Amino acid sequence: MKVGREQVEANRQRILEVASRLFREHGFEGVTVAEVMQAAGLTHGGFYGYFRSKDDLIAQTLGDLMGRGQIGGRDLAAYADAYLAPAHRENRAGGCGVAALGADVGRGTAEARAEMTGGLRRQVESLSRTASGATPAERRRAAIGSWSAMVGALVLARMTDDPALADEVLAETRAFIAARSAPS
Amino acid sequence: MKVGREQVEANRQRILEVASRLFREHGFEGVTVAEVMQAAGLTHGGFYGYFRSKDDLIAQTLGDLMGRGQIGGRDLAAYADAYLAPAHRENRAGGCGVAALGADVGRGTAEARAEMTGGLRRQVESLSRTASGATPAERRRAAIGSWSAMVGALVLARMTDDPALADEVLAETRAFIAARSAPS
DNA sequence: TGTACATCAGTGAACGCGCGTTCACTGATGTAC
DNA sequence: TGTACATCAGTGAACGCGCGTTCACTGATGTAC
Repeated sequence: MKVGREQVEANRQRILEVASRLFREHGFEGVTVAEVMQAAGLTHGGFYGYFRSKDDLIAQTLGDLMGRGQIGGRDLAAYADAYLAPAHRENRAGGCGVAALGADVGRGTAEARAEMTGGLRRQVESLSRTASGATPAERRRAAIGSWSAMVGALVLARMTDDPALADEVLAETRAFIAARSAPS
Repeated sequence: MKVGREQVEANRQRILEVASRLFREHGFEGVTVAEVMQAAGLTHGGFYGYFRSKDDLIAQTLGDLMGRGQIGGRDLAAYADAYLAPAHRENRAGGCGVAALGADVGRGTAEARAEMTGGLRRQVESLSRTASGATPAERRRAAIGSWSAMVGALVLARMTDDPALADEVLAETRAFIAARSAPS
């Protein structure tokens, strides 16, 4: 049955939203097109009215996910504290798309990599604004190094089956970043 | 046809070796059992004489891969230089298993996560030996923070479709790790 | 404003392919005598 | 040492299932008059 125009746009947004959460939780290959559509309250046949293929959904989901900046006014230290909290380790579906999917995107389509590259550029520029350092180059370096450490720590913490070790990785990386952000 | 005892052990080692390279390059789900066996010079039917399942192969491959330490006598700074070299970014198949597969293992079986946890413990202990710091706790902190930054930088560099940005991430993360924390 | 019709979002069965896994069979190995 | 036989690593066809994708159809929406 046909459906109204604003309903179509709402459906499209809901598909992207649920796909984003499912992909972050289970990975691209751990989620089927039918599961995405069911989670959006639709049947799988309608999928191809919205997207050309599953790869197209992946690319558009990443664009949507990377489009909305994460930092939201916090400075680098406050952002790192939130990013490296145990709550983030446990919240895959609502957490950082780079830590959850970055390695898989590296093996993915050109479109997916392009979306993530744009997101990386914006993230580095955002973090550079409040990173510590006397010159723009120093602040950019602190932003890049801190972002690498955040992403890596979350990957390591989620990989581990020992919660104590996982939380140690998060806490020590947080301190490591803070130590390098002290005024020189 | 039956085959000699040492041939069986050699085949087992070759399966683990080629699986390790294929998994790092294409991910667990991007490699089939038949591809692994073909790369090892065997046919797919013989697979189950060596492993109980594909998941069993994954766990054993990770055990084999994490078992051999990566650092090999270098100090933390020298190891970071090699780890964050562009050559490592391009060499997925022969490179670090954590950066290539860590996020996927986080969603994987208990066996796979246990193997990676053991590898993480050994890596942190190894790096702690040559990390800078006045106390063991400070050295361990430097080891964990540096390792997080290395893994994250490699994930980010490989995710990006812009080689200049990728190499910037590697070089700046290298400098970030090398930077001495300000005296407090 | 009301009515007739064309459009098209959504449905669900079906297709085709690839994958992990199984299995009957083969023939070289290793052993018992 | 040589021979007969049992073992079992490896083969390749086959199975069954799940997945991405297609398609004929339905019926509510939006539009032309």
